[in-house]
Amino acid sequence: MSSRRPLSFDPIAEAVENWRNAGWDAAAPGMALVTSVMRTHQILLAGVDATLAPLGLTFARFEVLMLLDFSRSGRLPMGKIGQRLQVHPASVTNAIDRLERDGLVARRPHPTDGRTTLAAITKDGRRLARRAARALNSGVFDDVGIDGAQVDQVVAALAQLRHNAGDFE
Amino acid sequence: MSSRRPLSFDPIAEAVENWRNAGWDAAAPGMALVTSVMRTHQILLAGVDATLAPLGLTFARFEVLMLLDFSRSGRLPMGKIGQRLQVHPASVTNAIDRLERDGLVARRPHPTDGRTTLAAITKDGRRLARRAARALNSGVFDDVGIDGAQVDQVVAALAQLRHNAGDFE
DNA sequence: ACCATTTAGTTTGACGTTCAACTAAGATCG
DNA sequence: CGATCTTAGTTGAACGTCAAACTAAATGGT
Repeated sequence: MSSRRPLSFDPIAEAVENWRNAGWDAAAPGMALVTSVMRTHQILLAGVDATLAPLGLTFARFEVLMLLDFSRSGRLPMGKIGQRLQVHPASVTNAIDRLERDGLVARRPHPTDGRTTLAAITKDGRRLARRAARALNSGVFDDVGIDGAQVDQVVAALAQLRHNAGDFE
Repeated sequence: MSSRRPLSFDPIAEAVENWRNAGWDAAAPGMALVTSVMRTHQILLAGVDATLAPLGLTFARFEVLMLLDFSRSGRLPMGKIGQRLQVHPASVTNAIDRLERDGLVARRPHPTDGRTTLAAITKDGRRLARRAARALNSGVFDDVGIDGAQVDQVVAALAQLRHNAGDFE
């Protein structure tokens, strides 16, 4: 964002007001939830990416790097990465392209299946992953702007939403 | 997304596990919150955009259209739109470009300030805004996947997060 | 064995978002 | 009045995301 002096009111509360005035009372809470999540996503992503930028990473690439770092062998098929991070195959291709360009990951052929490509984290990749995780922990995750009880409530509620959306189990 | 059979476990719960095993207990809840919001954003946006696609709209453009529809005069300066929706000026330019291309909005010169451009919603724009709002209400907002009490909790917690991030007041 | 189907990745194109650089016009002040 | 901010929008480049089309390789049924 750029020219951001804060608003004098909560724009989402205003939208709820508008929704109720239009007679859409039943939909107002859902609208508020969707809008809140959209805006919170924007805020958190901005913070995360700002922390990661000095390291030459983005959150999307960081997630791939950590996934590979945590995997025992340090290498996973592209498709597996997409499933775990729940993103489109094209997004995985994009992320791996950039990570490979920076020498943090290398593409390897699968030993038995000629269709699949393995993404393998490099030494540099592991080093940067650890540094990035520490930066993110202290810069963002350690204090996310609301107290622990609320954090847990939100995480639990969103887990249920994700579950109902067919994300897992 | 494309090849989506559900995972057999919650990938975010797994990530929390990994974080704790790495000794990053203090950061684990924050990491879970950020990741949950990212993924929920993805799910909700996909649902919203799928509902809006038959109408030729996206959520970004829908928000602009509703903002103009709710404004009494039906027209607002570009900058005002960006402030209210909390997006970058370039995003407003982009959205208005597409809305104007489709005849839903028209750019007007400001009567006294030669720098500012007003975006004015058209008759077609108002018609489509109403149709889109109804579609979204019944298709997404009326049932967002978690019960009303949880919705309110999440909205309240995220309002506090947004407030602490300097979004408003 | 062979042809049809499925699966894995990549490529291309459309959208949205941001930042940086740039143009134009209003506001300030000596 | 003129030189210098400051503000409003636009443009172009970089990223990320997805869908659709396409290639290549494995599977399966007859």
